Amino acid sequence: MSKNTISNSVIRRLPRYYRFLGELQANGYVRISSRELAEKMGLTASQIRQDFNCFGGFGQQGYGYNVSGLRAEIGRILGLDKATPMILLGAGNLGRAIAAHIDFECKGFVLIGIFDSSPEMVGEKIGELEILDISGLEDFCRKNHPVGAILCIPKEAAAKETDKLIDLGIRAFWNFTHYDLKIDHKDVAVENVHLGDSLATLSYRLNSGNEE
Amino acid sequence: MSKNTISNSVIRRLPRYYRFLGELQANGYVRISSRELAEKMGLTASQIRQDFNCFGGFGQQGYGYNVSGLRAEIGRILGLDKATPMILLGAGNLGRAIAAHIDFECKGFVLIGIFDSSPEMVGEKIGELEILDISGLEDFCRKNHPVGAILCIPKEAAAKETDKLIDLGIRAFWNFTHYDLKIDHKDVAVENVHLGDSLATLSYRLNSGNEE
DNA sequence: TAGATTGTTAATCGATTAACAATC
DNA sequence: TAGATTGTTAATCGATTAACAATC
Repeated sequence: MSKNTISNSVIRRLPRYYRFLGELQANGYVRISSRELAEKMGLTASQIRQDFNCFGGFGQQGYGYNVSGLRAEIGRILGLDKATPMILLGAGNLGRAIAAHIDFECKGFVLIGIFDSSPEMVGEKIGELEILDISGLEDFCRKNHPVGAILCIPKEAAAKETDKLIDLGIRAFWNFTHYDLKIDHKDVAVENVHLGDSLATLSYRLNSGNEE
Repeated sequence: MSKNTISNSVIRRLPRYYRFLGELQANGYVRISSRELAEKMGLTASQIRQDFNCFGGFGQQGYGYNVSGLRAEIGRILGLDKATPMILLGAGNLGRAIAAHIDFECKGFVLIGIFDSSPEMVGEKIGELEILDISGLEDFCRKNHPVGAILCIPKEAAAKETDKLIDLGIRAFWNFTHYDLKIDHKDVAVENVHLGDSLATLSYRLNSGNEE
């Protein structure tokens, strides 16, 4: 469908475009040129045009880009026009934070189930959802067909669950475990989020970034 | 100090090396060759050697790298051998999750203060620390000299606080606001964490990654 | 029409990979 | 010493930037 393959660098920039276009739209912008957008985002106009043209021409010569139209296109490319059903494994602080985040700030996803293995949490409510015991995971998946799983559980548990989850139809993992999740199914997507790594790079820049 | 400037790609890989070396060490590895490490990490041996040589030779010809020695070097490069004092702004779920994360999984940092503006939270304890009212921020900073600030507050609050925080000596921001924090002080480091962007790229790969 | 700005091709730059001499 | 593996230079690859013709 898309022209050949899109490079990872481009894919990583798409959500940022989406965000900025959303803000522009909220501020009443109707059109914007690549030059102006570049300035706001700290990119070059060339790069922006190259990026958008990976997916076909969204602009109009002499005019620029229609803000809401372009935003909608990028949303569609990212798959944010769907409501992908997700389950959350692990209802600790991080899990709860992520759950709230999804509800308020992430278009394109619906959290449909929350699981934890600790008995004292089971039955508790997070937003609209009741925390379920992990033992009910299989039944739940067979009935409700979640597509994505958010892993906010310890590494060992994650390693144990992933194969089963794939069998149950999960095709995307959002992994907050601080270990890299390696999955060899070619049609299963994994996004590893390493908060510790992120903080470590900040530490690097804090300590050595300004020595020169 | 460091040889010229280190490219961003290299810096982003350092924490991952650090993590893998930690696991190797835990598994009893004493030495490892670039070839073997490459295999485990899904990189090339060439890249690994290039990366390490940005900082000087840590290996030994014919032998490879000493796991614990190399790990210590990388930790030092990242500044994880220090105990950088941090404050947390915003004690919602995400803030609490991050606070726990730092205590348990992030070497090199100590959380010394937690602030929130909502009166019902003030006084509550998170781990060893009591949540303080945001109005006490200035006094606290003058007394305790935190170096980094973790922003788990709404965008507007973040925009309002950053200048003051810089004046108070903050030199690193770990920003969880879903807006890009732009700071023009050249000696202030910023790491923007965009969970929504991360999820959106997962969505892209889920939806279009496997069409070809 | 004239001006603006895209879409796209060509040039540059930087990062990754390959190769190999140095050396433990 | 012979074998292994680094450190480092050279070659390749990919991504970014520049340029400009197409066109709204």
